[in-house]
Amino acid sequence: MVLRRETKQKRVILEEIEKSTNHPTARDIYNSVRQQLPRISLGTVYRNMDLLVREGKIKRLDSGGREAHFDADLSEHHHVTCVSCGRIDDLATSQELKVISETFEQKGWVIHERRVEFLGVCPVCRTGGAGGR
Amino acid sequence: MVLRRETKQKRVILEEIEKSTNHPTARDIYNSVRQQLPRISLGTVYRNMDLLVREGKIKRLDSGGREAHFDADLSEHHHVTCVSCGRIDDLATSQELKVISETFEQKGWVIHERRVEFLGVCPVCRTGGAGGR
DNA sequence: TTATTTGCAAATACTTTGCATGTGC
DNA sequence: GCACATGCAAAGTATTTGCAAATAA
Repeated sequence: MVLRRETKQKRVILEEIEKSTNHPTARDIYNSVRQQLPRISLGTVYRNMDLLVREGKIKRLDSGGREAHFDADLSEHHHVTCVSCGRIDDLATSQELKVISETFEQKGWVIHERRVEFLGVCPVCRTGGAGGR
Repeated sequence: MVLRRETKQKRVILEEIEKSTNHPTARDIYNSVRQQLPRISLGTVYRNMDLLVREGKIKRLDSGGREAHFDADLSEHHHVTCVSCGRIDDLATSQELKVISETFEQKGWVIHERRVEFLGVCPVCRTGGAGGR
């Protein structure tokens, strides 16, 4: 896998993610792409989602249920996840955390938990440890 | 399911989570508990992990890979996740985010992404929407 | 006693992969 | 033409569940 080809499937998949506003799962994308490409397979969607993540064109969101969600908004921003239905809303990053959660509480959310998570590579992996995801 | 019984399995499982310092997965717990209870099944571990979460005795961590991790430290704190090996380290919450990530970078981590996530219930679910996880 | 919990195995949900065929360059 | 991508189906992981047997209260 060296040269990357521009396939119709990949292009339509990226268009659909960029068009969506609700952090779709792979299956969501599969369902919307199927309207244009009825013979596309779920495997192809997963393969292309993975390629797009590795090319830095979309982000994978791990929190919020068992299914991975994807986001074409690459700007630094965060998320509010509903522990009941899995809904993921966007969250700006510039204000103080407490102020932000109060804003959501005024909108009718009940915030159970605020999470700050950093993703990166630990010293062990960086200096030649085990391989990754 | 109304009355809760105190079983040996459940007690040993909770002890193992409390004893651990590394945010174990269900399988990790299964493996350590098996040293004391060789005939325990993975299903029993999953069932008890779920009970303990619902009783508020442990927390489930969704980020950091496909497997759920668990944490018996109920104090408000956050996590640093290695995208390569899935390792999850603890993170205090009192300082500014940037200061905190600089601290980790001094320890040899390369931080790719800081995430702020709020978990709660959205207005739709709160006023009688769909059921949840 | 008896309703809950267990162990086991089968089922489910999400994701990945092997392989023959198709296709961009 | 040929290496990479696709569609399909099967396999792989993580988790949940049905059920008969075991067990805490």
